[in-house]
Amino acid sequence: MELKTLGNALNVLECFAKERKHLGLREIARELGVSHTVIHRIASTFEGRGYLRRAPESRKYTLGMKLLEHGFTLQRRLKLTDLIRPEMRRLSDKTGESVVLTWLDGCQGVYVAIVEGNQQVRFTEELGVRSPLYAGASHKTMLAFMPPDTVETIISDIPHSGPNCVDTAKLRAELELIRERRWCYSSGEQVEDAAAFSVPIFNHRDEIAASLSIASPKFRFSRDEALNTLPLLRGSESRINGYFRRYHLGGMHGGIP
Amino acid sequence: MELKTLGNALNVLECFAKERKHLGLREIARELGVSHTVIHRIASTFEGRGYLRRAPESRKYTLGMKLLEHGFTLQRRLKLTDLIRPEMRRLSDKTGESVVLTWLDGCQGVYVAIVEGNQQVRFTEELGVRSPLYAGASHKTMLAFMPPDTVETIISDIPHSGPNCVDTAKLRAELELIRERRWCYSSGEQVEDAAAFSVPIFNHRDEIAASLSIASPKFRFSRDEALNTLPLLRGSESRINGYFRRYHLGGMHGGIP
DNA sequence: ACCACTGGTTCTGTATGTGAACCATTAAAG
DNA sequence: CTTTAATGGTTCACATACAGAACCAGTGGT
Repeated sequence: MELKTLGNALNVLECFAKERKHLGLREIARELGVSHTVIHRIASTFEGRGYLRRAPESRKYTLGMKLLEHGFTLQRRLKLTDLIRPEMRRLSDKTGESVVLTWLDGCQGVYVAIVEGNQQVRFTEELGVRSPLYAGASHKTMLAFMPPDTVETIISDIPHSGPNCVDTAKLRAELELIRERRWCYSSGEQVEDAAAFSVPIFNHRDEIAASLSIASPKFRFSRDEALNTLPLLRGSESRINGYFRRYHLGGMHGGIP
Repeated sequence: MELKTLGNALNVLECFAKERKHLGLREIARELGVSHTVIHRIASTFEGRGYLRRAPESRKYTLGMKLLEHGFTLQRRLKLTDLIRPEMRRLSDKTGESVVLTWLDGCQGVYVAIVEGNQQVRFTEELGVRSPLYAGASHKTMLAFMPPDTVETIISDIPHSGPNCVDTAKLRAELELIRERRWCYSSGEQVEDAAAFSVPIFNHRDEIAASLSIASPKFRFSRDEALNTLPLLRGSESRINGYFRRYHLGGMHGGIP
């Protein structure tokens, strides 16, 4: 981090990223361990620019509209709204299940678009959520196609014990299979009751850029049921891949932070 | 503006809000009239935090995923994804036209959600766009229900001549009509070839908070055709109004900046 | 080889942001 | 009703952390 002031400011912004809607000045200050005066100046600068706003009565701060604006320009730039989401909707309509696009960012996966299925019970997930690459079909699909040395670095960072413990030998074998088949099925891995079926999306330089998944409650999405959707999924995959190539989307895994 | 550094940083961020995707260090510096060193520090801080990223080859900067994340948390908080957008989709499916939700922010209107109709030729608009309140059905509908003195301030700020010139007497009369009928129809006002039909949305304190509109190419959306959709529109209006009341959404016009 | 760019770094003076102590409100607690 | 402990907001002297000129290194074009 280079600029302390800006760093502080971004910390303030990220305080609101969790589930708490409204935060008081001193509340933030306590959390970040700095003087409340600092927060006051940051908050009022943000407020003046529309990045934060105050709740009318409680006088507490909350996220401002300006951030929506930035989010939208980014979505537009990623061709989410006009090309990719419509294609995802078509796939969802044909399969009846939720369709998810997961983007590779650094060495994490981010859910950037979800089109929910029409069934009463369906898979749903919060957009913008980031998680490591070694669990879940959508994430492993991307991991499998990353450069070998990057994969090694990521695998070596996996905790060897505890709740998130992963058998690395098994994982390596699985990644090999994914590379062969160009798809990955997983059940109850990221989300206990869900199953997902994913294919990789590449950018114009043939680097892994994202993954496209069908996600469903696992009771109606066995491995065989998933495989039945493969032709439909491949169709959407190739069209979305086309968009990635044409508009030079994706390709940002780069270095390990 | 209180903090100079943060102000500069936000200026940098907003350089990318326009249509230019990639910007070089000195390019930004020239535009903002500051030393390129300043931009360098800001940009690398942003990059380290995921707010900006570099294009792999050109080494230029572009918006980073972190902004998507903030945008999504905001959308979630505004109940856009889970409640409002589905309701808009139902209305769009029934009418075949595009449906727009415009949010009141300060003394401007912001398009925060659009569900496009299924017709070949249909109204479309960029999300996140801000514009003043005195033109277009969606915006005038909100203006009409703002506190009288605020309305006066806004009207007195309208340019009296030039391309955006507005007849204020006529506008005042129109606002009175909107208050009576609780709807507004306009044709070719904001967008030359489009017509829109809007109703107001209020928050839990009965302050104006947003407007819900049906928007269409004007050749198939005369005033009479618009009025035919009123019952459907009213239905969605009351449900969305319910969400605003229940979740305490909206209500931020507050003072004139 | 040159020039005109680019992004990145270093360094010093001072502008700028910091934080203790301050006030004005509010709301709950005695 | 007073007391207490919160809150957001303000002031001001001090030193830190930022600004900007001059610098380097790399690149692409002529």
